[in-house]
Amino acid sequence: MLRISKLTDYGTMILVHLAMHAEHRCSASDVAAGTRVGLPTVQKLLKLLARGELVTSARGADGGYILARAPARISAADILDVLEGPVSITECSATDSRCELEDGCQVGGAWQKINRGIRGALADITLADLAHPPREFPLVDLTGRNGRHRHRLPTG
Amino acid sequence: MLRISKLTDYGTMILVHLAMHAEHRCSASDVAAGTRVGLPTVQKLLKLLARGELVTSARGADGGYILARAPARISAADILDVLEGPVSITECSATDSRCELEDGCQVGGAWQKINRGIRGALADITLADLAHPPREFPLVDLTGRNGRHRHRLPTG
DNA sequence: CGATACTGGACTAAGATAGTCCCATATGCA
DNA sequence: TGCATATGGGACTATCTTAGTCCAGTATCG
Repeated sequence: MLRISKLTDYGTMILVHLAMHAEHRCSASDVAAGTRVGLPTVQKLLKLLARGELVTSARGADGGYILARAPARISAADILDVLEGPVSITECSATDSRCELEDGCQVGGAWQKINRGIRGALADITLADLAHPPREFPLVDLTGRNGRHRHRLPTG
Repeated sequence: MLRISKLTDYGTMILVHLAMHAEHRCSASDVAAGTRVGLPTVQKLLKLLARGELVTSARGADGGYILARAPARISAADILDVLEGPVSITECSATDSRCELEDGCQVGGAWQKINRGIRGALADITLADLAHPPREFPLVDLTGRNGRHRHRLPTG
């Protein structure tokens, strides 16, 4: 359920690698060696991450990639947006709330709302969290019957 | 991001339809007419839902399908489990925590933990919620720094 | 017996995903 | 200037998944 693609997973590994070597630029080869992901795949992903402005690149000899901002300021939602696009949890909710099955669609965008809830939660998880995941991410309330969301402070 | 398949979306519509006609069995044709999803697709989905024990079936003339239990006791996670299988958010986390890239995989199952958090949240959303989604599902805290999860009461 | 309706599974077309490769361009250094 | 190092952009292919259809079998009701 709720799959993310392998490429997004690899992309996260790549970002974590960059976060752990933030003192200098890393070439695609460096990253491939460090993550054991295939070089062509790493190259492809770094291009995407650069275009998505999660990393900055320098061309030429001694070029390479470096995080565009601090790990605490890159969220899981950012990563998903860049590597999977702003695709929604359901197809019809990707465009707007009216699908062609609308008349029979009693669900009325419930999945959409769930999607927004999950997105919000993912926006609060940063690359810094992903780099050292120290604790279990607890079960959370998505029903709206209990506590409300509070925005988290950077780092942790 | 975090897509669920069209079939799962349809499946939810089908379950909502059954929830709204709980007083009698519905044939696949009834459901198809009510939801405007193609009949063969509805048939396929109802078979899956029956196998997943979310609906019970009766064969023969005047047969059909009916919810296996009250809407408040069927969760979004149940639906995903039946229609998409227990697939995890990442591929390697589907089997166990050790992927073949393990040495380079600093992520260390963070996505897995996020996945479990989301699953827990989805386990708290019931078909009854999906059938009448009255409010926005609020943004939630998945970081574990703030409030903790409380199990919700049936219905609402 | 015959109409209704589920069961199981095969099958196909279309699309998404993962991975590879090539050529152009930019930079650092001798 | 010339060359090695690196990224940028994009094409391309094999494979898998998804969505949707269809059919032969079985059970039930009247």
